[in-house]
Amino acid sequence: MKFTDLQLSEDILLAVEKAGFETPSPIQEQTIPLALEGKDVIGQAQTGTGKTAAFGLPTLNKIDIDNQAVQALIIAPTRELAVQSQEELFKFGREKGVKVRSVYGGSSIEKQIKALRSGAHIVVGTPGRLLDLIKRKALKLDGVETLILDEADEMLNMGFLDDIEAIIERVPESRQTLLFSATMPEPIKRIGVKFMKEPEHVKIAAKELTNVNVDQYYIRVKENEKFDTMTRLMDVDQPELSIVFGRTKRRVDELTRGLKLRGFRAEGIHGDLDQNKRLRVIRDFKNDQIDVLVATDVAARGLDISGVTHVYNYDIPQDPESYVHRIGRTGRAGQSGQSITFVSPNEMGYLAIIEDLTKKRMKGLKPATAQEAFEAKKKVALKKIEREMADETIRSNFDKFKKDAVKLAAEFTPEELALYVLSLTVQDPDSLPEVEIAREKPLPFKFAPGQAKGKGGRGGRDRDRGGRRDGDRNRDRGGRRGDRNDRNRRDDKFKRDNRRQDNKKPHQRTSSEKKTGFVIRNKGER
DNA sequence: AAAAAAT
Repeated sequence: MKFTDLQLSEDILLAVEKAGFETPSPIQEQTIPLALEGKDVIGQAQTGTGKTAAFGLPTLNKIDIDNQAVQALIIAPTRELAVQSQEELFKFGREKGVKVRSVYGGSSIEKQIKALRSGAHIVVGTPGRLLDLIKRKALKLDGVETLILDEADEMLNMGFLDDIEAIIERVPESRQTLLFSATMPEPIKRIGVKFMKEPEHVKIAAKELTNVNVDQYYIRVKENEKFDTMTRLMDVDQPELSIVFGRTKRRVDELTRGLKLRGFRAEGIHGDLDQNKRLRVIRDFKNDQIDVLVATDVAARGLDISGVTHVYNYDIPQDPESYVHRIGRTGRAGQSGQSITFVSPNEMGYLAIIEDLTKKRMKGLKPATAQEAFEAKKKVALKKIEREMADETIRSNFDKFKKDAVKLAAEFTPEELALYVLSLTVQDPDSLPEVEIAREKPLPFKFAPGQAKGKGGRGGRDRDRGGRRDGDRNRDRGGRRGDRNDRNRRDDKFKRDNRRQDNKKPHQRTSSEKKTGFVIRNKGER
């Protein structure tokens, strides 16, 4: 079966071909003919299997270019998803000349009204803004022939249902209605059917709800050890791109800050951020300016970002459908991916509920040790060093790391490790290896198990000691990770550091510095 | 219970 076997018009097929698509996925193969016939369809298929094209292609096919009315309306649960679907439909409809507009809150309504006035065959939007535009008479839906609920179960959930009903009232009864999602709980489906006429339910591979390309793991870990456990695992995994999901907006802020302090190129996204920031973060993540996206469930559904190799559920989702969608951000379009869900002992019940829905067992994983995280970073550090200066003797310096030092080093970035080991080779052994670490602020309280247990404080007292907290495994640092975009910066750092060491008087080591071999200074301190 | 969604 090829796309050309489906009864799509030439201009649509040309766009499909240009996008590099040849063979339709099962959901596309089964729902496109039904939708083209004008049938109402409930389409359920795993994440990342091309549902947008499944409803988008037949919808584009139906559009009459010479008719200036809005002929199709797509409703989405988040603003980013509305933007993404608009982009995808535009791509498939450009040959034909279909005008696709997205409308959503948090950005200028005037601009959106202007765009609608300039012509809109298809509108993709979020509920609140759609209703606002309808009220202002800037959006007329009496010409709509196709109504689509993307992430339909979410749109029909309480919290959205009233708005959805109000919007649907404005759409002619004669319309075609399409509902698509990876999950479709039976009670929600029954609500959806009320808005449809003799719907066909297409459900792909009923046995597996989750995408088979995602390897699913869980780690049982106490709340106060979660953060270290996750960062160590990330060091070992070395994800290309990853998404870390947190339970609340506040939590996402804290996690983002913590990850940045550990040197990850991370940014957070949640509903309290202004829309420009939200869109910028997604764009930067897609453009490899960010390696770790930290998110609430605002990013759980629909977002299609290639290169996401790992999804970390820092907080286990309490809603099992949310789990299915979250881990569906990886393993898309035939790529493989991994998901790791952190479960504290009192949350094991949620794990069972999730497995009950997915009919799939997650594999238990042991937390990575500091030694394993260290070894992983050592490899990266060595690669960097060998690239900077081909000095093999540096390798042996890593063997001098004692147990305490390994524990600390496990929290270093590879750049910092490389810098440190390099400094060992240019100094005589008794003088101080100088590593400047741009430490700015302490880690958020919650990620400080030392303090949680009542051992030692952070902040004020530590600063009074001159900011050296080498014995504290919760040191925090700035610095960056990843060698995609910061090569130049790193080179500068090496130069700067070596230069600084030349005219530097030796520092008197404290006992903990002697024990670990590390000296860490606050930013700007000498 | 949280998050999302209009201002």
